[in-house]
Amino acid sequence: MEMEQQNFNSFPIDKLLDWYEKNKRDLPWRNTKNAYHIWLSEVILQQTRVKQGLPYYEKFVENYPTIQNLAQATESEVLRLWQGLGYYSRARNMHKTAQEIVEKLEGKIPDNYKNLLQLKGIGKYTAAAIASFGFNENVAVLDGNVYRVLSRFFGIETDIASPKAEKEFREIAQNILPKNEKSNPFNQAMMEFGALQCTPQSPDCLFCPLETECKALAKGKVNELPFKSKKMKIKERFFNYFIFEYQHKISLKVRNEKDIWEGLYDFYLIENKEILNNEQLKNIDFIENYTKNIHHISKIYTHILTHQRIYVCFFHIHINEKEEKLLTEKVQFYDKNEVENLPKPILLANYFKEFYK
DNA sequence: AATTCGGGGCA
DNA sequence: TGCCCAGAATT
Repeated sequence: MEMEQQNFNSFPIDKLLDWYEKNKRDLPWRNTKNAYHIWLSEVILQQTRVKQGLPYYEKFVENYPTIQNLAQATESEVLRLWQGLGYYSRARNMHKTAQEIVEKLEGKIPDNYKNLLQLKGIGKYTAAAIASFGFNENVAVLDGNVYRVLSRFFGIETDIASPKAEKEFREIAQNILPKNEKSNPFNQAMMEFGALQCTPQSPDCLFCPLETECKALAKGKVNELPFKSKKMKIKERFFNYFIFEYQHKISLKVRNEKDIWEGLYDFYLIENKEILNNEQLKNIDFIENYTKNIHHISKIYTHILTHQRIYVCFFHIHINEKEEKLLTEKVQFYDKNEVENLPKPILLANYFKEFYK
């Protein structure tokens, strides 16, 4: 156990700020005081790398320059623009919250941490980020980067996956935060430092401005910190998708279940213990009537999510007018342009593009 | 306190 | 492959 007394108040603030001024990336959300744009960037960047999120930020600012524009859009349009970014509840929550702000708060985003935290989709990190970057409130942000930097710098071995770690690290972050006009750039700097210098893999300790004070470096524990327990079990799933086609129209179905991809559209789905073969298809109620019309079966795709491995096969079925009418209870038919413009899981979007190009 | 929510990129 | 990413909501 670490018995040594730690002084969590001694953090070289100015060294970090100097490093930040010299090394920071030029990112669009850093050049604005528009709280809506800052909010948008923070939601996009939740669990998402800057490189992946940047083009989405540009698209959203262009399509919905104001919070009113976002509020007026349909959820389907918002999800379509979000397509491929994942964690779609982020988009649904932000859209809903934008509507609430327009209706109840005259379109004004709350200007402080406490009130921001009340909003759907805005948790502790995002509330702190908007309050700090948008309104210069002296509140520390705590994200994956900050956990890593603090854990290494102070040599803290607490399991960052544990709930008590959040309390511990948040207190430290808030303690070392300068309570003046530097708090905003300090928050930015901590995260940028974690993203560029104190990286998860092979951090650049050789040219680190905090080299002399870093506990992990002194103790040779840089590669072991932060410590994070892992107990993730991956579930395997098997998706059999049926694509009914009638006069160049394709069947889709919106996903309402509390499952992955809520609010997105996919094809008629039969989830099973395995990918179905011809014999099994004949034994499935409803599908058995169509098995003679299957004119193409795709290869089996493997789609990896954080805690699911999904095996997917697409069965194409051409149907006649009568069958189309029967199916309208289960699916809706759209022409290919409409299909393209509806939000879909990226796996299906890619497949559709590939198959119908 | 533990689970669940995507998808991409990197060594 | 395994891990992580400017986390949040739900159970």
